[in-house]
Amino acid sequence: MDPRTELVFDKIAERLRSLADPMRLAILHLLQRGPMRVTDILAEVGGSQANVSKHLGILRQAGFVTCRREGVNVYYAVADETVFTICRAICEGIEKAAEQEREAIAQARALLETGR
Amino acid sequence: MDPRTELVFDKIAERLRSLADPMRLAILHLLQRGPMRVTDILAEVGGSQANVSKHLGILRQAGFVTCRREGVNVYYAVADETVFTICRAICEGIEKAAEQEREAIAQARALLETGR
DNA sequence: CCCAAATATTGGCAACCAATTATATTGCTG
DNA sequence: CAGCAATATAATTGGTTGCCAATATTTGGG
Repeated sequence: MDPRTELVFDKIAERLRSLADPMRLAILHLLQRGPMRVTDILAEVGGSQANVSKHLGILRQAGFVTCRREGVNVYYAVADETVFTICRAICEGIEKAAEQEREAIAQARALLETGR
Repeated sequence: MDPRTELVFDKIAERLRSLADPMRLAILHLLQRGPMRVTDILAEVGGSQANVSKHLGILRQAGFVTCRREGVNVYYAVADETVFTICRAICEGIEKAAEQEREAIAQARALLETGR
């Protein structure tokens, strides 16, 4: 495969990995309402301070959020709205998968009924 | 946090993880052209047969692809077009991030020039 | 029925990731 | 500048993931 193409896949995968964590998704969801201090994020998502800070660091390094210091507080904000596009697409996918599963179950049941 | 919301984030994260691998992305990219046999996928993406098979299994389990047997061959096909929406969004994000970085570098350089 | 080709599965190992605990940094206030 | 509150950064550890090698399964052909 073209090595440049391979690099692109590496980058996409890296970005997806930065996103693929429930707590990080929760944080992004929170920040959708507007910038927040770490303390407040912490209060909402729960977990240890160190952990939340680390997740914020990962999101920041990936460029999904930015932060700005105001005195003793640090405010985080969404820097890349495309994450929400991604989440919507994923959710669509989940809904489709659920529907397919429902259909499969219905078929299986029909099969059982027939065989009675 | 609402436990139901938490479950949603778990599901999204799980799905993202299934997607967050260069080889799996390469496979999906290949399959965009149409259904393919495992052997042909193998020839294009490289790597061991076992590895490709495992990645295909992960994609299948996540519902991103389906497979159908035809004699001795198994054809895989994209089952969920939303993955491409996701990839496009991610790519947009990468482009934005790159541009921001370029700007930051330009600013830093300007600062250095000024200080001469 | 046995062989060969296509595909899947398993076991082991190294790399990576996430959570925790402890420690460091930063900025305000008295 | 001492001390506190907010945040970030190690260091450790248990669990997960990816890769490889070997083995098993499935299917068509002789």
